[in-house]
Amino acid sequence: MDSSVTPTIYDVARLAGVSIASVSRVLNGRRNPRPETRDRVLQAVAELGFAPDGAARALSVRLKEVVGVIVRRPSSADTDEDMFADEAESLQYPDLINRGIEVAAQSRSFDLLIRSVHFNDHDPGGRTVALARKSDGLILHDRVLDEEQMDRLSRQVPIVTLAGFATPTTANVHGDNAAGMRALAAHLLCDHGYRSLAYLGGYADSPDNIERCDVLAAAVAEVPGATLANGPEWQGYYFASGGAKVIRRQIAAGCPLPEAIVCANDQTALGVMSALREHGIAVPGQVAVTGFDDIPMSRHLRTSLTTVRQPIREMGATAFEVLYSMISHQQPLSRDILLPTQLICRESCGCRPAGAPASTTSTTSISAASLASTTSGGNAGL
Amino acid sequence: MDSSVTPTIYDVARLAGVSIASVSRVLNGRRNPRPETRDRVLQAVAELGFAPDGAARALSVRLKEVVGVIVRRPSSADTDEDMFADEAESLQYPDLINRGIEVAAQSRSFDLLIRSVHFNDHDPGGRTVALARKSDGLILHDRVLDEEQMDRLSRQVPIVTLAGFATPTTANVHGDNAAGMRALAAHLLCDHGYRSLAYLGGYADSPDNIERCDVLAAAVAEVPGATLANGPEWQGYYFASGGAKVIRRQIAAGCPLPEAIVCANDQTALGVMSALREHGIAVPGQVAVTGFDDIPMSRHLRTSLTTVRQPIREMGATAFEVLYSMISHQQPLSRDILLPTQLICRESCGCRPAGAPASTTSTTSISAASLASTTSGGNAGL
DNA sequence: CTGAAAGCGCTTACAG
DNA sequence: CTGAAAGCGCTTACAG
Repeated sequence: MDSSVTPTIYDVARLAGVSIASVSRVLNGRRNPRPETRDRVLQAVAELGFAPDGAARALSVRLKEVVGVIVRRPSSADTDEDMFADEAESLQYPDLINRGIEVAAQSRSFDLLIRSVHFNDHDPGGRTVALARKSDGLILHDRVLDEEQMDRLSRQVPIVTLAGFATPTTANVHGDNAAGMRALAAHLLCDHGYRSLAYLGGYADSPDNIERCDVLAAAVAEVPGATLANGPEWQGYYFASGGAKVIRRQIAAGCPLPEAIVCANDQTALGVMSALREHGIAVPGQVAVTGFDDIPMSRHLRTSLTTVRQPIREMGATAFEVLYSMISHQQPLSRDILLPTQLICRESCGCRPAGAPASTTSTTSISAASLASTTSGGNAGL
Repeated sequence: MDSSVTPTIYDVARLAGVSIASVSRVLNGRRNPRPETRDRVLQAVAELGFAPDGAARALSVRLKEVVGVIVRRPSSADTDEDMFADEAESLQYPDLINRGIEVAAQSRSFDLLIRSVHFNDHDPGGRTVALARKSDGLILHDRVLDEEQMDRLSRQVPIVTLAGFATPTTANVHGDNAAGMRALAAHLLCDHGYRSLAYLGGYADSPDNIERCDVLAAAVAEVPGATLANGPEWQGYYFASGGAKVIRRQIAAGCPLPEAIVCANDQTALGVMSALREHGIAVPGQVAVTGFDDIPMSRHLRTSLTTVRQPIREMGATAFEVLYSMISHQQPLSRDILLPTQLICRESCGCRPAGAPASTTSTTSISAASLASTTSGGNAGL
């Protein structure tokens, strides 16, 4: 009885008076052990409180039952200059995705091994590889590796990304940015009649960000007289602090604000509304603001946020399922999976507080429909 | 050149023309390999894209560089009946703690292996043990295991809890609930002069919940004429949906609401305020509401939330550091670590929207000071 | 400085 | 049905 030391399978075997092979078999339900053998093993296991070591098991069966997840986030250096220092650390969208991954993973008895990298770190190769070698497969939020790194790494371990596009060796899951943004653009341009817009971006190299911006720009270009500001001075990084910073600079520089600010995601919109409020600018009275994602808190903001809902947890769960099929050497159903998005109209775009997604210019709703291919969602605000 | 298969250390050794021991040494910086050996190994490593397998390494060095983290959360069964279905999945407080753990873990090249268990699951033993055997140590949010399970498990792997108290074999890190709640109680009872209060609880078995409730009850008992409702009808589970449910039931039952509702945490307060608003009850006009934690979104709510701030990320980071010292077989500095909390006055308690923490009954501020031992924080609202 | 060998704790053909 | 043995991919005394 060597106490206080973690028992191994040898200890169990000795106590039960059988071989380690038998212990392993009853524990894993292989073959059909004799009832007596079974009982003695189980008894010994209970007595010793034995549980097999994960590393040893993983080495033996070549499966760790671990999925590596890499999240991109700003470091405090990017955010600690203002009140959003903490806010920036609350990754509502990524955390919800991870929850989706976890739910799916649990049903296969996988756990999530999580690591974050700074969004500006363009050499996360080493750390990512290390994470990969502790896992059976990798899910990457956004574009954390460049194409060559992806290619190298994907040769060693299955990879699913949550952004952009599949590569010959990796799969991808993403929300329908195009449809969602088209619906949003139509709502702002046609239903509300806004003509001067701005796009407040996320990470510059993020595929989601690029696509949302491009689709918005295209929609604006179709409307005579409509303009879109989206230069480097409108560059954020998906967090409230980034959005707030842009607005403060615009105001400090004396630049006129557009009628509507389309933000790359909800968290950016939060910062934008906050900065506008600081300066006594009414939302949506003077400037309309919209987000993307529909994270849960968006409906609880002082001015509830109009946004494009993504099926966040489903995206995570789907990513895991695709990864799992790759780990199991099955061909995934598809290597590029698109999930639907939905426009959610609340207050911040100028729709009525309590009401339905009222168009301020309802006569243009036909052209709105012609621009948008996604169904306009109902009002989910408080 | 067997392509598309993950190279092992043998492949590297063969390619470099050295033994696997040499490869291991140059990769781990052991001894002083000859420059030529070193170069050839490094070259082979680069050529093959070799990285050592985590399980094999862990088995050999008896260290996985993984910290297991177990989070308690409601399942959708508890929440999907209302609008907070998603909200409940956004674990702002636990996620922020995990971020703190991660920051500290990265500096030791540990990663976080995360799993959540349903808060009502009183036999998470099996799954927890499995997680433990994939890790070098465990950090448990709240009380997820009973005392016997803790005792058994802590014999196999170091455990740090984030709630309650240290046991003879485990360490604990927690915020100063008592001081925080005393300050809050004094503020409500003395500064604002509220006399009928209610405590809307978290998980019934959560040590934090119990302590907050007890301290509040004691403070109320010291004020003549003050009453506290906190029976089973005021039982939530730390999430918005739980808080909202309680309020709706109270109203449906025709029960009069108290002057102030002290919630077990911020997320509960969010649900409470939302439910009150549904019924046209003004916060803080008709009912004051307070939270606990100061999660980032609390300042962005329609009615910004008065709460007790906990050093959330520091708690996570501290938990890791303590765990790490246990993993390294050093005696931890202390097995029970208390971190300070701070009262943050915003709007929801009845303080003025923009202003300082104005006392509505400023003449009682002396008795407030006598009741509270924590410094009252400034206004951090928008 | 370097290599051959043992060992980390499991699982699983392979015999019996 | 069960046991002895090989093997998973590393690291690290131990010799040389």
